[in-house]
Amino acid sequence: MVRRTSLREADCPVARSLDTIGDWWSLLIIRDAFDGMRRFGEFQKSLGVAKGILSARLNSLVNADVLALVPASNGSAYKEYVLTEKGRGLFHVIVGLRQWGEAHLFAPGEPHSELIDIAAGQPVGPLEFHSLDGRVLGWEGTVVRKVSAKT
Amino acid sequence: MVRRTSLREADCPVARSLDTIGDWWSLLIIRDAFDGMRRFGEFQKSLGVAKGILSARLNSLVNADVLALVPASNGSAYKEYVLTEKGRGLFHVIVGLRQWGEAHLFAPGEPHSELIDIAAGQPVGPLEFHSLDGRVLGWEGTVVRKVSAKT
DNA sequence: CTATTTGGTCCTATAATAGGACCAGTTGTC
DNA sequence: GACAACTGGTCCTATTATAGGACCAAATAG
Repeated sequence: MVRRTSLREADCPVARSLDTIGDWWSLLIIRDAFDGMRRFGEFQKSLGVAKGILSARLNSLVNADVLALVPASNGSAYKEYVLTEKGRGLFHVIVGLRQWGEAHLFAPGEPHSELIDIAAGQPVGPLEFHSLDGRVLGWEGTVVRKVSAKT
Repeated sequence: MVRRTSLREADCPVARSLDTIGDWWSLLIIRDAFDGMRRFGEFQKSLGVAKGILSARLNSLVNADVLALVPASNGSAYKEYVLTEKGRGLFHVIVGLRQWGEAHLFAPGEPHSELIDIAAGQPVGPLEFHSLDGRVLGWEGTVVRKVSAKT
């Protein structure tokens, strides 16, 4: 009853997404996974999170098919956590958070990590959102249509 | 000492963003704000969250300059919470979560709320991410360059 | 003026997180 | 192979956050 609210059955895709990866640590783990981290110890060192919590989060993400537990790539007996295709689908979310943070949470000139376009060897451009016919859309150009109520 | 981890000073913009809006309720409040909700009671009814929590979250978001507390638009003595420009900058994050949820968290044919392109009167297209010279970028085409360590 | 709505505060119980002790299996060193 | 160190956890305790609801003052409705 005092169970933490579950949004697993919500009509809104945003709510369901947050139910899966909306806690305090999951998106940071996924960010690190995009940066190439794979081992339990790597995540633990990078995040400084308690091991018990990390263990719970990793299991939860594996359970949600965001991460997969695979044999270590170097042939050792240990396992590694890698992004699944579903997990890699969160790229735009991570990039969105990154660009918002860059734009609003750093003082001018304050150093921060940067996302680099490998082919061009330079920083990336802004995330964009388009209509089906190609116009760039902003928040003003859109509206959410609720799922038809049970009438 | 057992204070919840703060990421306010992190080098990574993703971490700083999550420090501001990465808790269990903030992004849902922001989603509702994009949907046009403005009053305390509207948020409370929509989310079903305890009023004390909602109060704390709203104050925190106002403090972070994501929401602003303004006089009610209908002339009453009540106040309303509206997105600031900084808050509206989270549009891409919300859209990213929405599209990921739509793609991976609903059964085929299962109904869900939809984001509509007003001008075209139809659902929107996918969020895209481009290089500075216009190519569409995916996670494989990018790498994070860490801020130069204190060498 | 009275009743209801609105927008909160405050309290208690439960759940989640932080920090660290502890431990088994794996790997590195000689 | 013996031993030490490393890795990847589990488990315990203390603190913080959340859920749910009682309560209350100001605003509005009738």
